Amino acid sequence: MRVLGVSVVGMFSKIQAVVRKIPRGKVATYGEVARAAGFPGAARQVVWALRATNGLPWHRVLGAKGRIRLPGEAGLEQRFRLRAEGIVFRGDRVPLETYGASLGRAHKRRKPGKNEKQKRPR
DNA sequence: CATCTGACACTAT
DNA sequence: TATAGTGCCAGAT
Repeated sequence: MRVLGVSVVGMFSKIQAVVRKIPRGKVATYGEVARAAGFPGAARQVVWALRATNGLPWHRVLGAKGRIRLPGEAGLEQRFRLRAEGIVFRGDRVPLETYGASLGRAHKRRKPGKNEKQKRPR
């Protein structure tokens, strides 16, 4: 996957760009970042990007509902960093309604899982 | 090419 | 609210 060469680009750089524009004191979820980057449903790739890249405000990225998905001490550290930016936790989660960064979502739509019942037209 | 893995999301129960 | 099952995508083996 080259570095500075080719590849690696595409998804990752966009994801990185989105993460970078999360303002201090605000947060976003993996899914939101993925959507904003133009890859709905690629929340996992957001994780990849965060792990593979240095210098990103990784602590501002949370799981759905604003819950920290990082296990162990890393999770505590994330919580600590967020708190240092003025973010107040409500129990084990962050109220996204208050701290959710407004990332302009790219227009794309994710295919519904078959688990999801599609409401059919009547 | 087949399988597995991951700091996930979403729906149904 | 918690748990279980499924979908997603890219990379590693």
